[in-house]
Amino acid sequence: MASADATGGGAAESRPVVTRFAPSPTGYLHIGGARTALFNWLFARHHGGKYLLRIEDTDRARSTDAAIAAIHDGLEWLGLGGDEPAVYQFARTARHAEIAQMLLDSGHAYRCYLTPEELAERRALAQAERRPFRIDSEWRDCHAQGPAGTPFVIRIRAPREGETVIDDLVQGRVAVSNAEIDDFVLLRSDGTPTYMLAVVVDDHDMAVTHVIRGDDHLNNAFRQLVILRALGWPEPAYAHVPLIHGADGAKLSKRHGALGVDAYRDDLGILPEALFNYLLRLGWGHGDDEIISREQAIQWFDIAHVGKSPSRFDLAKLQNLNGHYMREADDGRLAHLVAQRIGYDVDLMLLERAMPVLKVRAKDLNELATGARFLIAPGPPPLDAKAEALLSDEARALLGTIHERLEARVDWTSEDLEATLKELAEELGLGLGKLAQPLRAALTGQTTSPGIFDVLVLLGRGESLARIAAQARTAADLDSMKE
RNA sequence: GGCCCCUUCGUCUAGCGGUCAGGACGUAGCCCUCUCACGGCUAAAACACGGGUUCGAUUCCCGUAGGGGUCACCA
Repeated sequence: MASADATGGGAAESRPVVTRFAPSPTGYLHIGGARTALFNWLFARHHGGKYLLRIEDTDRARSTDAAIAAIHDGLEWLGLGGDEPAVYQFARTARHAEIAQMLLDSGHAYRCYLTPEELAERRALAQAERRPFRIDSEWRDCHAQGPAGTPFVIRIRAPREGETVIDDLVQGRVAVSNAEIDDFVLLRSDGTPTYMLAVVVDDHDMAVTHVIRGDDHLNNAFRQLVILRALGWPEPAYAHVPLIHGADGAKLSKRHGALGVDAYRDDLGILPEALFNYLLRLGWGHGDDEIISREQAIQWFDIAHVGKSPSRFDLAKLQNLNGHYMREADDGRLAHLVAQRIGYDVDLMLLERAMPVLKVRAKDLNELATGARFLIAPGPPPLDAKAEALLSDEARALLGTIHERLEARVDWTSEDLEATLKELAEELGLGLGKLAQPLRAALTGQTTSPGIFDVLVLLGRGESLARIAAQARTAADLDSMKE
């Protein structure tokens, strides 16, 4: 059964690679789901195959159009849209029922008239006696039909002897005794399919060759195999990738903060290429490589190097990566993204011009927007506490001198400004920092900013002079204070 | 609890019988410097534990401990 083929064993090897991402619409694209999608996408791309999408919306209560839209939105943002229009599982219930009937006809399944209440009772009893509960329906070997009109479910007639083995591409060989696999439900009493049936039928009809999904489905794979074998359908190769945990090692949940990729985009100001790279490196590695482009990822990705142990989500590392991608990002694009966050009309051209010196100082779009504030807000900026403290009388007097000197300059280029201020510093016997800091405070309202000459140039002559004047104390001011 | 899976620096990982156990994030220090960043350099930091197998185990096997997953007419 084991195969030397890099794409995995089983009957899958002769068919063209088809993977699929099959989320259930829960309101957003889960960060773990995004990685699963990524792995499926990469695997298909790497092998020149197809990557499909299927929305598991058979749970009507939980599925809303908004939730479905949110998932598509997240996938598109990450560049992980399907190669074909998504399949909606709910639309295929007739097909699912048809297969259930086939299974019934072939004797691989049976009608079970046990009610949910009866089952609950038996479960409770088993619980009380502290023995494992396994459904053992008396209808399994009774070929009679129940009384007409009584509701029934269709259960698989699962083998009880022997064991089932999966050669998982990630987990390796995993064997489970068939005694562990019960006669699970295929078709509910209302005629709708369960997940177990729907997955098998849809994967088959979509010609899926490689099922790459979360570790939490490993146990399901054994059940799905039972159906597959009863049907005599080809078995896909399985790859169960470990889950992503929160920073504390526990399963990722709401209390860990952002769960949906939309939150990383909207709230945390993360770029899609950064999340792509981060998710790729979570659970998968390629030597010492950290910064990996899409193209490179497609070339390098292999299931064999997916780790077997769960990994923890580390926001700091994501942000570091994001900082890297922001520095590489196009200035116009960043200006546009920042303008979007700020929400009101801004000078896009100015923002774009400022971007080279702004973006090296930010690791997400929020910080980028904050850093751009002094440029965007009109007029002299309000002083923060540190800036206020910095602007002593002495410093303000210095600003007066600077203003005087700068006012005489018409050139207003970075080079000229630098020469002028360094000259002044020398004349006064001061370090450049002594001039730059008060200047920075007056110009930006903060004690940190891009290089002071860049700030001066970006703000322009008129605005710069006005801001300096607003904080400067003239010689006359000082004189009047002495009196 | 039954079954299944996992275990290399704090975190993500490289390693696939013999390595000074490598890289990255984070942390600390230094350099660069008008501030903050960027960048560069340096440092501290790991093979969970116990048995085997072997000339030799981080690497292979078995236990222990810890962590995770799963046990629906949910997906």
